[in-house]
Amino acid sequence: MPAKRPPVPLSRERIIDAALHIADGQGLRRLTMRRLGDALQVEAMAVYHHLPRGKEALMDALAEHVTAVRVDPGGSGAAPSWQDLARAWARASRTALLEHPGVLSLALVKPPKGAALISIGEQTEQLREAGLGDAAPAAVRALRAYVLGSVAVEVQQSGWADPDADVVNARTAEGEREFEQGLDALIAGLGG
Amino acid sequence: MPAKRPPVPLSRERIIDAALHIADGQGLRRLTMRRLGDALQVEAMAVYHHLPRGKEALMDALAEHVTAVRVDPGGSGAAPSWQDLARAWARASRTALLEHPGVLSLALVKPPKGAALISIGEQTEQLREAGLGDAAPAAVRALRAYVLGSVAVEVQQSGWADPDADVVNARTAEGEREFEQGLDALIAGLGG
DNA sequence: ACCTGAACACCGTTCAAGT
DNA sequence: ACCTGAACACCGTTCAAGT
Repeated sequence: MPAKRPPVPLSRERIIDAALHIADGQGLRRLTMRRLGDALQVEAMAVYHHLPRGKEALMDALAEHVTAVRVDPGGSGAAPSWQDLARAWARASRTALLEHPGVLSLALVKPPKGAALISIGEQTEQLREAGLGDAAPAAVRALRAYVLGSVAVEVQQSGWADPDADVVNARTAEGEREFEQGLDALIAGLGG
Repeated sequence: MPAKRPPVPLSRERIIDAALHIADGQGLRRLTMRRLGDALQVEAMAVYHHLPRGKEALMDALAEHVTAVRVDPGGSGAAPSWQDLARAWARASRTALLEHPGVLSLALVKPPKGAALISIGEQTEQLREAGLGDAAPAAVRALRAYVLGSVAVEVQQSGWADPDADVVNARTAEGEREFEQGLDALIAGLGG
């Protein structure tokens, strides 16, 4: 028996991973500094050394984590149309959000900051250069609204936040179909 | 000086009103049973008599309050088109949600129950009878997603949930323009 | 620099008791 | 039937102290 495995040092990244795991598994209301400390084999107060603003900072970081997304516009080959780019951003955002339903309510309500804000800026710039021009900011807002709304409805229907969770439904198949369908309609509408 | 004004008896309705006031004014995280009691001139524990499941029931009731909406299909005169009905439902839902940004995160994530569920049923039935037929349920989901997403983005941009709330922006004018525009596009898409 | 332990003010909820 | 008061387990955060 090794007497002491040298404890993996705490880090912002490990903290956020553990927090996501708790929130997804037990709900945001049960994500507590003390429980977070337990999961990391550490006293709750150790977290404050890596997130100085405490729980407020943690919540911000979680929202950022599921909202910051990156899409590669594809350097080689033909430049993609703005329609293709819009589709790629919408899909990437949706999957990122669906991966962590436990913190969805944060992402839906908190104003984007840091990496999330940069992500939106990149998206706007790509769409602008791909042909949308000055219509890009409004298009990004419309796409964001569509993605956020779709994911909200999907998660509601999955019964995720239900205290009497009979079945946490896995009907993501139909959800994706409807998502793609609505996305087509929205992109078509953005063209007019 | 009247020695005792006979205290207005507590009621579910008064509790919910006070809770909305606190949530909108100070944020959901500061809505606490004790503060709620204070606002109602009562001990916190009195609330449990009217909401037996305590804070859980309170949260459910708040979500229900901003999600349950009623639209009169207009008995006299010509029957409205499903397009007009869809517009009316979307507008009514949006205003109900924007009225209480403090509990928006609940409405976005909690599966609809009680009055909220009935509201969705009515909307589906009206759209079905107005000509959408079996396409009504999917249309209602699309409309709900659009409304929820739009309001989420609007509230984010208003800086409502921002701890460093420089200005709680009142740019609802532009928000409404964009909302109506996207709504037109969506309804057009539902027709195809 | 990084983590601990004790402490403080506050929270949700119970339960017996008052009227 | 409706509300209170005391109590319990738990929470976020501080601060001085350890290494």
